[in-house]
Amino acid sequence: MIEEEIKKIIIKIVGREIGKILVSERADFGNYSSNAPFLLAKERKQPPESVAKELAEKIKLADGGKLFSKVEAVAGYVNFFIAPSVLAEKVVHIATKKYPFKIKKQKINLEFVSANPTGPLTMANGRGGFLGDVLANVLELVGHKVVREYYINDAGNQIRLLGESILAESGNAPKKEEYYQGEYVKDLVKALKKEIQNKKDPEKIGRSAADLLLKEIQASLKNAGINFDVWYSEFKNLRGGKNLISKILAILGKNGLIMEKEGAKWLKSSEIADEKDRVLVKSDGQPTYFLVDMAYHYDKFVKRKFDKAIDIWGADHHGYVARLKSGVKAIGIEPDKLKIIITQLVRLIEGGKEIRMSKRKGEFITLDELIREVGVDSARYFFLMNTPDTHMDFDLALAKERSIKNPVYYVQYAYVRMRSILEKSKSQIKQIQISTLRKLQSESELSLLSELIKFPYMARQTSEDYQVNRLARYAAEIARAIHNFYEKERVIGEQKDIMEARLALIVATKIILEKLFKILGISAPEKM
RNA sequence: GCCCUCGUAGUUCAACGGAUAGAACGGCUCCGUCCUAAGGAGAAAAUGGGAGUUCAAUUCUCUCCGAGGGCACCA
Repeated sequence: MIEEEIKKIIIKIVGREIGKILVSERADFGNYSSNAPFLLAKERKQPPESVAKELAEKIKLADGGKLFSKVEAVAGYVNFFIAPSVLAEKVVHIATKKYPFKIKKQKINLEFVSANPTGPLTMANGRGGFLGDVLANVLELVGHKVVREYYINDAGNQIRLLGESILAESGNAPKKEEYYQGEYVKDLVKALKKEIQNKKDPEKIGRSAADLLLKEIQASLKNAGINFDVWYSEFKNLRGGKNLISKILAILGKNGLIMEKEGAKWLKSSEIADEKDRVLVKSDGQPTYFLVDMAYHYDKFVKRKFDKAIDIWGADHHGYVARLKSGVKAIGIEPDKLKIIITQLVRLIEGGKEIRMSKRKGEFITLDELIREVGVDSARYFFLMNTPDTHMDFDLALAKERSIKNPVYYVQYAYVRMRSILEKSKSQIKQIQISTLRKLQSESELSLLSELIKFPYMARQTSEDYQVNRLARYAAEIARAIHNFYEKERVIGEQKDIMEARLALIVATKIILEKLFKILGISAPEKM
């Protein structure tokens, strides 16, 4: 990566690592810049401008025109303009080989969605779903081993509640306020007719219903292009015969972190973290969700030996982050190995007013509906371009109306334009030659190359800070450069060597865009 | 009451403590013999209020205002 090469040069001159290498958004600031002069200026008590000038001169000398066509000192920054020949070389490198990311490879467990099987997936589940799916793709791209996991919450009160709701709906029990409602409950009554007649055990009916709902959830996820490797059932893995729960209690007991109070077992969280003491085993002998979750994470880290676990949760669970971290710490696991990403809730707006989505009351827009209305690509991009921190407002009517204006089409159309030229030109390029790409000279060609070389940086950065929206926006930036190139330069009918150079550029662009599309999980259309 | 998010153009969203705060949609001006105009060029338009730290603050700290979400022997 070029940033690393720039860093090396600076280290050579300054004698140590200093400052940051920034990827410039603006062409007049070059491709990269460094803020090292600001930091040096402070130490030396000199104005940053003169330090920058001095540094730029030394870098220019050290480089000898190899990497940079221009090294500039402006307003205290050193700006680096990559030489066109180097741009060509890097782009070929990125487009043709499996790019070698230099990272410490890890075994990562990525758990996301994990919606309770007590109802269909809502479009809000899509937010975490798309995020997790794309994050897994990026982590894999840079070389990590990733397991995509769905935790099936199929044990506990909500399953019995679901069963009772179905019994009530079918007229076999009185209805209650807290029961699940909505069309899907009626559907479940029909589907489970026989069981309702025969057993009438709410627990068993709830479990059968959960199985049906899980199948539905799996179909919805598949439809949304969200993939999982492991479906981890709480009931089967954590509640069955030889379970981990007693093991956790034993570990905690050995560590002296359990106390008995009011007939229940408590974790002394206050001893290990700034947390309130929490119940582990209720006075009725049942484990709390907290204890089960500790067992689950023990399973991830100790039994399955993941180096890292990433959990993606909705904002309604954010109060639980500190608790689980302290729980993990209590069983001797380094809490930093557990990364919890919170996605903010999506507010549903209809006719200018907020509708409170409630799975229990049956008021929600399902993920399936969303995709049916706006399409997978549009839905994905809509969520992916925003950070998980944003409180989003979602108006289905508006989304339908605007889906045609979704930026995803801007990006895909840019791609289609490239394909279209390739097809019309009947070119048979198999390998992109660096020497061919080096013939590119015009501004729009070079700025497209400049966008393309950012690919490894974008991927690596995202694999480190999990800001997946960066990639969606990067795709749009490439698209802009493509449209610009398309408007400014013609390909077919130009002189042979110019045409070939541009075709090579198009092939490289197409390959890199396809890589991006694959990560983002959006389709690469032939035509639009 | 305590805790966690978030307040940026008319709207929906960007911006590892860095340069002139970027896009898209909407409104306004242009671009049509030519690889799909689902495009391009241009102008207008924003950091909730107030302090502080810093060479530099949308970003960090404090405070106020506003929005959302949490504070169970529920999951």
